[in-house]
This record gives sequence, C-alpha cells and structure tokens, in this order.
Amino acid sequence: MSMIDLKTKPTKGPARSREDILQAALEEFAERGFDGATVRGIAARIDLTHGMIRYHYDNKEQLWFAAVDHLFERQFEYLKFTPEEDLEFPRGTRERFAKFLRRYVHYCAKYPEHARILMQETVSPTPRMRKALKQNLREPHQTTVEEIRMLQETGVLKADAPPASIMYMISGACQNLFALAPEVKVTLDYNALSRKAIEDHADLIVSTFVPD
Amino acid sequence: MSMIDLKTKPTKGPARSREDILQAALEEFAERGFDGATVRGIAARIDLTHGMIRYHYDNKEQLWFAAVDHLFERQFEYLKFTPEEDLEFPRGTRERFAKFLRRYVHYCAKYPEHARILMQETVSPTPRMRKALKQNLREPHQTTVEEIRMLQETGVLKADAPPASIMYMISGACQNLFALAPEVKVTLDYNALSRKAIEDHADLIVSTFVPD
DNA sequence: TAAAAAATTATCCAATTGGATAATAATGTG
DNA sequence: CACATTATTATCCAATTGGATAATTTTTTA
Repeated sequence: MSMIDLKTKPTKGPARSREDILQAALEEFAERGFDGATVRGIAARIDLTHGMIRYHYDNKEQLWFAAVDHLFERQFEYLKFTPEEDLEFPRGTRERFAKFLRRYVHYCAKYPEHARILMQETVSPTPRMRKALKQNLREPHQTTVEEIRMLQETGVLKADAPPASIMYMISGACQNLFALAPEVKVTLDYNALSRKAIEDHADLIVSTFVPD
Repeated sequence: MSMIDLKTKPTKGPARSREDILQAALEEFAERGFDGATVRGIAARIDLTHGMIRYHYDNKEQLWFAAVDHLFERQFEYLKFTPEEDLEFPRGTRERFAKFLRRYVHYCAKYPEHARILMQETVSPTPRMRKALKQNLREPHQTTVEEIRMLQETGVLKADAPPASIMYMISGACQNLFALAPEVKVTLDYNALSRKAIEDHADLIVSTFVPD
C-alpha cells in the first residue's frame, strides 16, 4: 500500500487522482449502498481495474471511510463562513441564517448524493456508520444546535420547538427536492436541478424559515 | 423449522404470510438496497428458507415490486380521508391541510423505511424504480399538486413558489427527522421516535407551514 | 381414504464478489 | 545507465448469491 499522489496530473496513463476514486466511490455507494456497491463497479466508473483500487485502499470498508470523510470535508469547505463573513454576518442574526440557508440549498443541489449516502446506512446503523457519524457529524451538529438556540432566543426561530426537530425539519426541507430529483422528474415532470428550480427553492426556503 | 400457516386468515392462498414476507422484504431492502439485499436474508428474518420465498415470488425483482406496492398501498390507507372527513374538512382549507400534515408526520414516524426505500433507488433511477413510481406515485402526486394549487389560491401557501418545490420541501421537513432517527440519536442524543418527539415535530410542522 | 395440489426442504449450479498474490510495466533516483 | 520503488495488470480463490430442480411433507379435495 502506497501513498496516493494527490496531484491531479492529467497524464495519459490510467492514473486517476485520489479525488476521482473517492467521487466514483461516493456515486457507487450512493447508488447501491455499501453491500450492493462493488469494488469492480467503482473501478469501472473511472476505467480502473479493481486491483488498482485495492492497491490504494486496503479494503472496501476503508475506501468507504475515505469517501465519507471526503464528503464531509467537502461539505464543510462549501458551507463555512470566512472570517470576513463572520464579521459581516454575526452569529444569531437572521441575515446570517438566510445566507447560510441559501448556501446549504446550493450544496444540496450540487451534491445530492450526500443525503442519499447518509440515509442508506442510518437504518439500523452499522458500527461503520456510527463511527463515521461520530467522527464527522457529532461536533458540527452540536454547534449547529447552539446556533439554533441563539436564533430561538433572538426570535428568528420558534422558541418552543426542540432544536433537533427544527434542525432536521429544515435540512429535510432543503435536501429532499434534490435528493429525489429523478423521482420529481418522473412523477411531476419538474427538473429540480435546473438553475431556476434551485433559485426558486432557495427563495422558498428562506421566505419560509426566515420570515421578516 | 417453524412452518408458516398460510391459512390462518380467511383469504385463500399464501395470504397469511404475504404481509410477513413483504414487511421483511421492506426492511431488508430499506437496510441494504436492492443489490445489497439477499433473498436468503429476507427469508431468515421470518425463519423461512430462501426456497420458500422463491416459491411465492418468481424472483427478487418481483418480490421488490410486491413489497413496494404494499408500501404505497399502506400509505394510501393511512393518509386517506374518509367521506365524513371530506365533508368536515373541505379541500383547500387550512384546517384540512393541518390535519393532513399531522397525519403525515405520524406516518413518517411509524414507517421510516418508506423514505429510505424511495431514496435508495432514485439516484439514477432503474427501470424498476421508474415503473414503481409511475404506477404508484405519479397520479397521487399530481392530485397533491392540485391541492397545493388550491392552497396557494386561498393564500395558505405562498403563491409564487413552484408547487413541486413546496411539496418536496414539506415532505422532506416531515420525513427527515424520523428517516434519520438513528443519526439523530448518535449525533444529538435525541430520541426522535419517542411519543413526545413525534408530537413536538407535528406541532412544529403545522405551525411552520400553516401559519394563522 | 386415496389421489391431487400446495407447501416446504434440501441440494445443485453458474456468476459475482472481496480479497490475495505474483508477474510486469513505469517511474524515479543514485 | 543500473536499480529500487511505485504503479498496473492478470490471475486465483473461497464465499455468497440468485436461481433452478428434485425430493418430501402437508393440506385439500374428490
């Protein structure tokens, strides 16, 4: 097992970057679940042999952890506020909340596999999922709850509802349209991933959860 | 091995075990996805041999269809308004809407596998999922859109948002807390399936989406 | 009760899977 | 250049899988 050079060097040979492998893995795991996903299937998505993937990752489970870590890291980068934004939008204000919600809606539309991956294994959570959740989600979730409490105190959010309830209500409201985009297309002939649909949804989310 | 008496119920044929098999199938499919689920695993959940399941259902795919049909049928029964209720709560009123939302929240808490099953295969929808959606979801979804349009006209829902956007926002808001209940437990130590949590969520949903 | 039908078990099989290893090619490095 | 390291391919294997079939038991029916 050797280190993977993360250089996204587009060479001729079948050298794929770490990111390519992890993205292919995310798609396969999102489509077929951990058990249904195959190492060969992941390899085929980027024209690799399954031996190559086992060369980079010891086993399927370790590949899954790497992919999920990558997923959360990417989300964190996408959603985080810069120090300047932190100054312009102080915590607990409705302006910051609105900005965050718009950003989150765009994230959900860009990476719909996120919601799918998480939902797949939370059923009767395996030790694998439990570990990934604790490692990646526990701390950010708890700080999010803190922010929700602040918004409840400043009157932006309803004070009498459990923060967990508010949190999952809002995230579900943001995610669902995009995570189920193919269903929406089939049943309602509505293209949820179009630019306009995304903007409309962001507007709806903000006007629903951040009333003036 | 215990034999399942298929004749306990007055209906002829394998009616008695039908529900057991389908429920076991739903759980297995929800936990592991279509590819990851195994006929032997489904059989083991109710102490059957995998041969028995193949005796009742030609193949894995047909079993999946039967299970999903069962799922939608059960949902329809759970959510439908009786003729008396139709009189008491006319379509397009906020009272009917609120009643429906409460009922839907309770359905989501009772059958969290519903959301999971649907999310699993909508990724790049297989012909299988496409067929199931068209057969079970297309028509009810379109009548739901009609109801949403009425609620937009009567001013209960925002008039400037696409009905599809409203619909998936609300269903996501209702489902998410329960579909991800194990995640909520791990990350926030909140038991989303407790009676009080369910009631709190229903209250929050109604007060959020049916403002006075 | 005896024959027919239905239910159930017990095997069998080819295909696929994750994992392992050895052989080989490419790349760097002195 | 030689040569060690790294990347890549090609096989191999045991386990599991969906599916098939034959054998056996139970239930229905005539």
